[in-house]
Amino acid sequence: MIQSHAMRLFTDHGYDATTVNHVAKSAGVSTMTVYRHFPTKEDLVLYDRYDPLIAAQVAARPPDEPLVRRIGQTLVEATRLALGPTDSGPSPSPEKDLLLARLRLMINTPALRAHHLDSQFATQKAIVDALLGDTPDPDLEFQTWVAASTCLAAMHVALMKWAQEDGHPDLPTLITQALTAAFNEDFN
Amino acid sequence: MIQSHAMRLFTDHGYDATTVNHVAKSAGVSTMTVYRHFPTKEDLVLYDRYDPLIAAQVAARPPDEPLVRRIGQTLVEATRLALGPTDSGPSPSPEKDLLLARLRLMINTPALRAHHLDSQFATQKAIVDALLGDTPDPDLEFQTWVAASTCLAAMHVALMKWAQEDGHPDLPTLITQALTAAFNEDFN
DNA sequence: TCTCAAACTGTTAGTGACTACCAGGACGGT
DNA sequence: ACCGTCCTGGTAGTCACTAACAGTTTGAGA
Repeated sequence: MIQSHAMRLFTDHGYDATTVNHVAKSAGVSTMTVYRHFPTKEDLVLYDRYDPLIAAQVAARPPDEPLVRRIGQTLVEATRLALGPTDSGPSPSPEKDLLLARLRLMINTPALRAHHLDSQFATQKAIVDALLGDTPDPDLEFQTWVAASTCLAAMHVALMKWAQEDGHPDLPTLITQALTAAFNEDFN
Repeated sequence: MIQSHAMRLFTDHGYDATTVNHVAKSAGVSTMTVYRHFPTKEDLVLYDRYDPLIAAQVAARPPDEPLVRRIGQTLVEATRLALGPTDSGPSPSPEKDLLLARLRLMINTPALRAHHLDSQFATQKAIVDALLGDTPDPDLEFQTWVAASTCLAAMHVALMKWAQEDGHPDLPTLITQALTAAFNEDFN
């Protein structure tokens, strides 16, 4: 509830112009209560319950695939799962609208952009840990880091284009296109 | 001079534990003067005069190469240029030590990590702008974004490994390895 | 050598994010 | 009725950062 009030104020009056006090008053709670649930102001925008699931999904894919395909396909399927199966007509998916609003705020707010990129970095680490287990092969670890890092970078470009085009070209498709462009490989 | 005082205090006592006031006192100037030269505390660590040059260097490479090679090779050569030609013996290169110190701070300080990733994002935009000029081909623009984004992501992994290994394996070589691992292509 | 404008520096007072620290109120079980 | 636990609110404070004003230094041209 607090988060939805915050998102409304942020999109209406801008992120910087909205203080945490405003959010608290608007939600009818005290400032401290806001901070108890969202440790930083940025978390009011960026908290996403799907992020931690990605690492587990990566580990669940067949281990004989090349790293890039294994990670990339997971990203495509995870967004397909999170956003609903397909972009059929004028479906007013609230998940999609929330994600679009968050991306729009991210794009023009440096602090949010930076924090999001850092949480993407945390996702990288989670993916690497999930894939590596406890094998102490530094060479494989390096390759895994590179694969995770580049795949997420490609997805980020797809996210930005998706937000720019107001969510039209169907996000999983866009991510697939970005991965294909990056690695000259089919991500059907 | 202010920056060197700041780096010393940050590495000695930690980034968060050092206030901008401490830096100012240590450098013998007022707090405001620090802010005049470095708009944010993070800039005391992250300001790098080489970053803006990359975009120009990318545009200067032969335009018939594939995008990834064009950008990737530029990154390798730019770091070779910035850090001195090669890692020959115990050369006490101050550039190298400064970069290492900055990376170490970045890795364990969330705020710095986030800000650096965002400035990397700015570098991406600069590269895309430099390569695209004013051709309004949205498809090519997308591909350019993907190429720039993935190349910089690979470089970032190389930077982290380089800092982790205390700067031993020669940075340009590491970046080349990361690019090769990412794209299955030779970056000799 | 003098002049004047621009650039640099310092002081003060403020905003806003964020953090202790402490104090009540709402429950669920014994 | 009793008690521990969780959620909430208030207060005071730190720190990054900004705005507005005032004094100083510098350097280029007359």
